[in-house]
Amino acid sequence: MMRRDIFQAIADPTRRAIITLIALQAMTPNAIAENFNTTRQSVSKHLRILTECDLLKQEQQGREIYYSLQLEKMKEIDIWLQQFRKLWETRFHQLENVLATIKKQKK
Amino acid sequence: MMRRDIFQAIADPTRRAIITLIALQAMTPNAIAENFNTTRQSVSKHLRILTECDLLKQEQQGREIYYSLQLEKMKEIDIWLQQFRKLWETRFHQLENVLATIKKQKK
DNA sequence: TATATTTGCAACCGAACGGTTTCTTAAAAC
DNA sequence: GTTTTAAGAAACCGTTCGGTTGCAAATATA
Repeated sequence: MMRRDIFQAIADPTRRAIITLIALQAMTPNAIAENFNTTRQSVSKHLRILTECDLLKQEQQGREIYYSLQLEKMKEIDIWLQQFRKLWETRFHQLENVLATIKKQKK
Repeated sequence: MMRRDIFQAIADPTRRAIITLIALQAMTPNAIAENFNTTRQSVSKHLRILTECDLLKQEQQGREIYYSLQLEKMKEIDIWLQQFRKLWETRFHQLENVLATIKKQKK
């Protein structure tokens, strides 16, 4: 079994598009595949990869399978970004201070 | 020339580690490589990939080259996440409302 | 029951990836 | 001026990736 990682999963543009597509409502593989210029089997592979790293959840309904996004898992990316968000906010406030100082000096 | 993409760039764990490592201060390839169990040349390749998609900036100083993180570029990931952040905040507020309703009924 | 539909799996293919080794260039130190 | 150091480039290797084709299983429809 392949080692799956959320960052590796979102590296592919088709997979990112799938994530966005099903973010609002669950969809079947066939319905999803209709949105892309590729084969159903290729989309099926992407769905497998996304499911393997818990980004997608399957729900069987007769012979159809509905795939939906596991929003919770998306937060993992957000958590990783947190460290940098702190930095760019700090930098933003430093800029604010510089601007405030300049304004004061002009008075 | 290879097509470079920020999402593909952060897919590799070593590259993510490099990003975190130089987030606070610029570093030379040799200094960066000391932190990993791999060759200097391999790190050099990662630096090239990260630089190609504008995540890193080079600054020559004599025969040394300092690499630093382009925080602005990291925001692109944040922007993509925005659409999902909206969704999970909405879901959180819905849960809040449910809890509030339950609390009211208990009175 | 026979046929059609939905889906996943296996095998294969060319391209890209991550790594190592070797070599070159350029600056610094002696 | 010779040697050491910093760094990137090129060639190569095994593995993984994304895609296609063909097939099998299970459910729905006639």
